[in-house]
Order: sequence, then structure tokens, then C-alpha cells
Amino acid sequence: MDHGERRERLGELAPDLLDELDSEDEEDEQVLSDLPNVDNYDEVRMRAAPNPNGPWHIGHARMPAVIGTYKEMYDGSFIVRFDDTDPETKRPDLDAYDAILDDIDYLGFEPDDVLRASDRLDIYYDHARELIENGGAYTCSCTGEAFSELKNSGEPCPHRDKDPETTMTEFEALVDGEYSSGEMVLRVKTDIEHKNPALRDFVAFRVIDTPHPREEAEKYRLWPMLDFQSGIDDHLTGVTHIIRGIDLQDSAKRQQFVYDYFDWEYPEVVHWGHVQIDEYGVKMSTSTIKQLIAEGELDGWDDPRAPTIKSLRRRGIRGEAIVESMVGLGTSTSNVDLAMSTVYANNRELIDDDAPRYFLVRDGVELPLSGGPDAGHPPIHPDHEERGNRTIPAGDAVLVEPSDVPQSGERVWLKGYGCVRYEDDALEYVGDDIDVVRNEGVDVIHWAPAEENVSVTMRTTEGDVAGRAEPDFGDATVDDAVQFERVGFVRVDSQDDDEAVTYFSHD
RNA sequence: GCUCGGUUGGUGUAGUCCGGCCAAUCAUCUUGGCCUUUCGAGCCGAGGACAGGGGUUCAAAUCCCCUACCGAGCACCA
Repeated sequence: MDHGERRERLGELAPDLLDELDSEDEEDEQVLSDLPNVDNYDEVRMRAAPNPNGPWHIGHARMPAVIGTYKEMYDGSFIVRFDDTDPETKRPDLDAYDAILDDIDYLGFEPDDVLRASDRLDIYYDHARELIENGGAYTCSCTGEAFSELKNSGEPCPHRDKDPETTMTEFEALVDGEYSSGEMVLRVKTDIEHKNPALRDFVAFRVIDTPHPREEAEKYRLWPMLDFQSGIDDHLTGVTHIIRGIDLQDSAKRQQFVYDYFDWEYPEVVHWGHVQIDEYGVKMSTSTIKQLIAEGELDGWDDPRAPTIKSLRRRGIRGEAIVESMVGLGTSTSNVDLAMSTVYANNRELIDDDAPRYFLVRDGVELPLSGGPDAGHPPIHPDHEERGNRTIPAGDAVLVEPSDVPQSGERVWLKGYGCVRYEDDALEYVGDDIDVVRNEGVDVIHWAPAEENVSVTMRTTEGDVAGRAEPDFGDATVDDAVQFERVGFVRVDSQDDDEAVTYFSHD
């Protein structure tokens, strides 16, 4: 029995099962693996916890793409929580908060709530106090080096046995700003002999002398470390599923100690590996990009050479295409490479059907033309005759790309116009019988009028390219995705009289 | 050094928990053909993978052990 026969048979025997089979088929669309233990929760709730130190690079799209997709799969929710708890070494960039939310919006997702950790210091302090009362934390004035040495040999530091009252007093002094950076920290008491040294008595709070850039938070000096802050917030905001990188593999184990003190249930965790993106010479890290912009190597976050979401956006890559590509990577713990060709393939599928066609001649060579009709009329879209045809006036001369100039005596087909022969440095019309293309191997090329055309700058990942487009390209409006035939898809970035700027999307 | 994790075609992924219907899925990629006045799309076809070695088993991508390679943590970064 082949598939069809089996279906038919099943339909006779058990129509119910067939319905079930069909609905399963529809859900074959599911691209991500199931989240663990979803049934144990009323609602799947997730969070993205970006550090607002700049707009997002492409890799950052993975988090909203994945949790946004899970949100749709499970009818769940997700929040964005800015983990901006280091005013110094990971100093937040005030513009980045909105830039990141804007990027998430571009990807097509809307967070159910947006929080800033720097608004929540008092909450963290309160939980620290409770932890201290429970004997789960102690103030420690060891230098990092000294503590590390003790810790690595599994020995407690002298401050570990402090009574909670002393710790509490010292903690309040920390909160009140009576210590400077480096003098005192609050540690969570875990297991100083834990076989994994990474889990032994980690720092929960430290003093940072540099004020936070946000006005609302500039008064604070005592800042929680990620593992403490994030652990508290995940619980308080009802997060049921945490998705994070393998660099945070030990976080859950550390935070588990805190959760145990509070008698909380730890959320489900999924770890994924790092993403690398091919095709970019520029290193993909926010700080590197920031530096290149500062040095003038890149024009800005949306420079076509920058590996950022803002750049892809300006290049006309739809958020949906980025999301599909990211979701396609799945959530495996091994590191993955994302090929930009996948993103481009996804985007092409989204824009191809709508993109009108135009000719753009790069580095045009001007060739006199004689003997033919006044104009060429190629279709606006080859699959949609109803959209009509363009009009490209031929005039007395046309532009063609240098590599398209035929050998002397040879013919070439100017698309939408007809066949011409190249002789004595000029083109002469020789007819409109398409059979020469079909049977005689005449090449079809694109062209533009030498007189009446639109000057176009096409910005690409490799630099700017100058060209001339056919006059009808003037009909394209800013933000349109169009295809320059034989060149590739571009997004129209600006359009003034006879001057246009386009950003190259992909071929 | 201590600890934790990973390795399926060029790339990514499904399958691994609960061994058999996996001579391994899907996409991208490369490629042949059809169609086409380009590119793309579409249609038909092709290419290409279970890191290596042992073991358990009637049966292993799947379980166990070893090796190799890759990665992560051991921060007063996130």
C-alpha cells in the first residue's frame, strides 16, 4: 500500500484517526522542539534579558525569534527585562533600551511586559535581607584573589561564619554607600567544597562607584550580580522557561542554592550554543561594532557592512526572514553557524512576488543605437502580466554593463526591446524574433537609456556601487523592495528627482 | 588543573530521553533537465552525513565504555 492507499483505507476504517492525522500534519509546521514539562504550568512564560549596551547584532535576533515562536506555539507570554546591573564595565547605553525594543518590534514580536533591573534595586535588597536572615549569605571583605585561592582549595574564608546580625549591619552599610568598590561584597553561601569550583560561594552584590547612567538609578552604589538578580526576577515575574546560552550553564546550579533558601521552584531551562554568522568580515560583537563606528570605519549601526539588525532592516531583509532563519537553527547546545544564504533565501521568498523589476546598469558603457523602435517594454513582473509593462525609451544610445558588451559583429538581445548587432562601436537593430535567443544562443542583457535615466547609488556589503536605472525606476518609492534584473533585490532608501539610493538585499 | 556540556551531508536541522517502521527528515547549498526575453520563482531529477574504536543486544544514530576533536564555567561581566 502506498501512502494514498493507506490513507484511503484508514478513512474507511477509522475516520476519527484520519482527522487526527490531518491535524498532526498541519502541526508539522512546528519547527522548534517542545519545551520541557509544559503541562506542569498554566502558562508558558519566558523572558529575554538583554544587556542594553547597544543595538542588536544579528545573533541577538535568536532570542526573540525563539521565545516569540514558543509564545505562539503555546499561547504563552514573554517579557523583556533589561539586565542593566553593571554601570561600569558593561555600562548601559541610554539609547540602546529603545533601540533593542525597536529591533524586537521589527522582528515582529511584542513583549508582554518590559522591565529594567535598574528600577528594581530595592526588590533585590529586600531579598538579600531575607537571605541573610536565613543564614544564606555573608558579607566578605576578602580580595578577589585571596578568596579565589581559598575557594579553589575548598576552604572557607574567615567571614563565612559571621553571624547574620553582623552581616546584616554590614549589608545595610553597603546599601548606604559606606563602602567603596572592592572593599566588601555579599556572597551567597553555597557549598564551599562543591566538586564544581564554579558553584562555590558566589558573589551576589558588589559596590560600583560609577553612577548608573539612568537618572532613576544613579543614586545606587550596591549592585547585584547577574546570577542573583536574574534568579530573583525570574521567580518574581513568573518565568516558567528560561532559554539561555551555554555560557550560563552553571547559572541554574548557582541560582538553585538561592531558590532553595527561599523554597522556590526553579524554572525549566534550555541551553543553546553560540551562533556564528558567515559572510561578515566584521566581528560580531556589540563592542566591536561600536568601536568601528566610533573610528568611522562604519557609518553607523545601519551601515550595510555592519552585522546588525538595523543594517539588515535597511537592506530590506524582513524581520520575518531573520526569524525563520533563527528558528531553523533550533536550540541545540552545540555552537552553530548561520549561513546568510539561508536568510536571503527566506527573504527572497517573501519579497519576490511583489518586487517590481527594473534595469540598473552599473559602470555603464555608452553605445550608440540605431534602426529600432523608440522604446522597450519589458514586464513589471514576469509572473504577473496584469501589472503591465515598463516603458524604456531607447533614444540614440544605451548603456550596458562592460561585461555585456558583445564582440564586434556579434548580436545581443536587449531585454524588452529586441535584437541588436554590435559593429563599429555601435548597436544596430536587427529584429525582434525571439527565436534567435531560443535557438541561436544570443545573450539577453539589461540596459538603460543613455539620456533619460535615474542615477542610482547602490550600497552593498562590499561598498557603494554607482549605476544608472531606467526612468520608470523613478516610480519606485522609498522602502519598496525591487529587483534590478540580473543584479539582485534592493530596498529603495531614498528617491529624489534623478537621484536614488538603494541598499542591496541579496541576489 | 577542577567541573560541565557537545560532535548527524558544504551549512543548519529532525531523530537520541522510551533501541526496531532511520539503507536517516526537512531546508539551504551544489548540480542536471524542463519552462522562461534576465535574475528569481516553479516543476522533475541528482549529490552529500550518524567523529573514531570497542561493548551490550535478535536489533544501535539511539544504551555503556574508551579515544579524538570542539565548546563552556571556575569574575567584585552580562
